[in-house]
Amino acid sequence: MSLPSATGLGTDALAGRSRILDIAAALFVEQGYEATSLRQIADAVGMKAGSLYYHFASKDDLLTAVLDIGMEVMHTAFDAAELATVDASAGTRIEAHVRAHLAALYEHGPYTAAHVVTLRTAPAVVRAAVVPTRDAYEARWADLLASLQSAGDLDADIDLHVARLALFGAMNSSVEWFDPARGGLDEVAGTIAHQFWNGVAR
Amino acid sequence: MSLPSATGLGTDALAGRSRILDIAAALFVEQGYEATSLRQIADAVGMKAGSLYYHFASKDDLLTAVLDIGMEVMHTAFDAAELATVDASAGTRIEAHVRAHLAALYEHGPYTAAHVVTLRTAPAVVRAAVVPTRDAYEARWADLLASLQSAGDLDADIDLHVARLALFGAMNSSVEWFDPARGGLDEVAGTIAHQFWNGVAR
DNA sequence: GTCTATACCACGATAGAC
DNA sequence: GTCTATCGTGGTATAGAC
Repeated sequence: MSLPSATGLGTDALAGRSRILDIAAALFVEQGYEATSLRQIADAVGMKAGSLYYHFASKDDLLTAVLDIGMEVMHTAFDAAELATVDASAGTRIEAHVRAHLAALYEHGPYTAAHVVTLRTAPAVVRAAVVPTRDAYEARWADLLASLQSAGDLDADIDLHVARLALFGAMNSSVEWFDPARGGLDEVAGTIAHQFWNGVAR
Repeated sequence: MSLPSATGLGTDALAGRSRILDIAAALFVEQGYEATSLRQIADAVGMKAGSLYYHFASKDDLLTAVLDIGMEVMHTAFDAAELATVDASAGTRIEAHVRAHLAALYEHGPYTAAHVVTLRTAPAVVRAAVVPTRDAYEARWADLLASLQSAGDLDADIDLHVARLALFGAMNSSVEWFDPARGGLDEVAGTIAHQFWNGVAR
């Protein structure tokens, strides 16, 4: 199972629809969905605004396509982390999943980052299309943490719901301060995972 | 030093400028800045769009005013937490500050939440006006953590920059999932503080 | 599959009456 | 301090030529 075509290299790299998606996702992340106009996207792609409608039925539809790809990337990353750590210790599994989540945010284009940044205030139609997949992803994390807790590896007194959302907040907030171009993703992942698992107290 | 007039009860509650600020802040949080129109704000306030310009020079100016109030609330909350825990243990101080930050997010209207939600993609003029105050607030946290680290209360191996940003991410993300109307702020603050300080491992 | 041209609308903002 | 009325701009979206 390969990555969505928009993020991979097709018959010729960055052509047509894929190229539009790449650029739109990047602009949505930078400026937000509402603040990004179709004219601006078309400009960056190198075409006229009207031509976008050959590929997408509406601006909302374009955002939905971007977010769908983002969610597919997240699920794929989770799969891989799960497979790679079937027999590992609880701490190792957590670290692998944190690393996978962060890698998904940055290593397959701005699709997943767009998800983090735009979903909350996205138009209702878009939310309705994307939220179920998002919930499924969150449920996988919830299950992971619950299994660690019932195995006795995770503090029994912890409110798993809040703990998970706080971890998500920590990881996802990195889109505001982490610059993938400057590198250091591994260190960030290590710090966040360690902090979540062991805390910062001496 | 009292809270900004917009959040307190003036000579008559929720009048004029304060009322506009309250409602605008709430709509900005719900829908985002760009997606919220002046007509919509005016509607909710009970006046016509043009009348808003008696109180604010522009939409950007209105957002700036909202965010300024939000930052003032944050600084005030930090002051109070600092005063209340001068001689306390490191863990207690952290918990007090986490609690204060979260309380600031929810107990003085949507001003601070608006900050979290809109600042990143706000127009350049707005950012230029607000970012310095935001940076000052972040610097106070950085100083707090650095002092705990040099006192030996906080793990010397931790990257304080990433740790602080991850904590901010955890706290601020609560605007996406915590409903102040349903209560439970204290528990959430406790969980996030505990998690930051001690981790979730058993 | 991309173009030009344009319809139609909502936006932020202004002017002047009251 | 709020109203009505309106201006100019830029937005999404459509139609039809190429």
